Amino acid sequence: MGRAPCCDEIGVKKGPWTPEEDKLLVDYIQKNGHGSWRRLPKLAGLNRCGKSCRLRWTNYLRPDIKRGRFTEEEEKLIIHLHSVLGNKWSSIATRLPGRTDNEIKNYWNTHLRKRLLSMGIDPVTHRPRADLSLLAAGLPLSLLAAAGALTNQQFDVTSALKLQADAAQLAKVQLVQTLFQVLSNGVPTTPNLDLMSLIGSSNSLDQQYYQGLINGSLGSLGSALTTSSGLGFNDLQGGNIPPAVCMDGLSSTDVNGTTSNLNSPKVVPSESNGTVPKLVSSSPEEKPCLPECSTSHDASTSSLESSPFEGLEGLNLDGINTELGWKDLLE
DNA sequence: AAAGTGCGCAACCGCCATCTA
DNA sequence: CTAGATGGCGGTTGCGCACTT
Repeated sequence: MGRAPCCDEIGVKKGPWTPEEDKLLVDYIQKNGHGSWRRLPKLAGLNRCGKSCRLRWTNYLRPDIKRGRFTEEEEKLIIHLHSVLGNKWSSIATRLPGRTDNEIKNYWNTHLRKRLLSMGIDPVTHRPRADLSLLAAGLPLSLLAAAGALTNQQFDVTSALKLQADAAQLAKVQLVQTLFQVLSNGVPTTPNLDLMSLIGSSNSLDQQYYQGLINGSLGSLGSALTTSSGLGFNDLQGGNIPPAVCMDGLSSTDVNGTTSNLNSPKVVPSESNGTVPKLVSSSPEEKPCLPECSTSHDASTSSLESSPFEGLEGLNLDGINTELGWKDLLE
């Protein structure tokens, strides 16, 4: 035979705790310790399940719980630990004295995760998400698959569609801009400045950590493109490259040096002589695009109605002889 | 002023490993 | 040894509040 049932589920109160219930629970535990959570509710005079009591105590009533906003150091630590441990909230919580796993989990889901997404960083892998960026840009899945092959990333439609739900995060699109920057300028020694300005603006994050990730990502992306196309980047600079893509909400500097902040994705027309102006990243001093600005208009309208890749059909891509057939993909 | 929308967070749910009668 | 309870954990839900339209 096993144990007796934990508690009578019938008639046990659920929902928010009242101050009176809190006092009963705190008084009891301070006098007797929690002992068996199973017997605690009856002994403390509470009409609650032991599990509910334990949760209330560990997540809210425990005297050593730290209240208030997470500090910058705590944010850094959470992000770093999450990159190592994943969603092991209890393990992360043991390294943040006074914080509960529930609190850290909530803070991650409501703040940190969104912040990483807004920076174009996958909060699961902690690496820049090229595939997500392409999805956000409204690319066809075939091209997405090609991009996945180029970057040696596994691609599957199910996860891609799931990711597409996150496409409202504007800054992910920035990696597309980086892609074209790579095509036009070669592997940048300095990553996408828009992205860097976002990172720079996020004083609560370990900037060097993400700069390193981005550098590594862009380097491998550039290598993949070079290897796959059989061309050096200098070849790509001959003019047969896509026009500058100005993403929603990103500031862009045109050939005349005029900086504009665009509200919708646009393709800057190529110059009539066939040469294409190089992409110019916005000034790092430019105000970063906060998550709020990216969600003010969702990706379905910002990227799908007017894909930044519109107009690419007319480009001369013959010089790029890739196994993947970029021209076909774009068509 | 009222309705709609989004966000933050406390609490619940369900699963799993461990414990125990 | 085994069935079933317990404790712990991660994922999810739903309420209340603030802000926007």
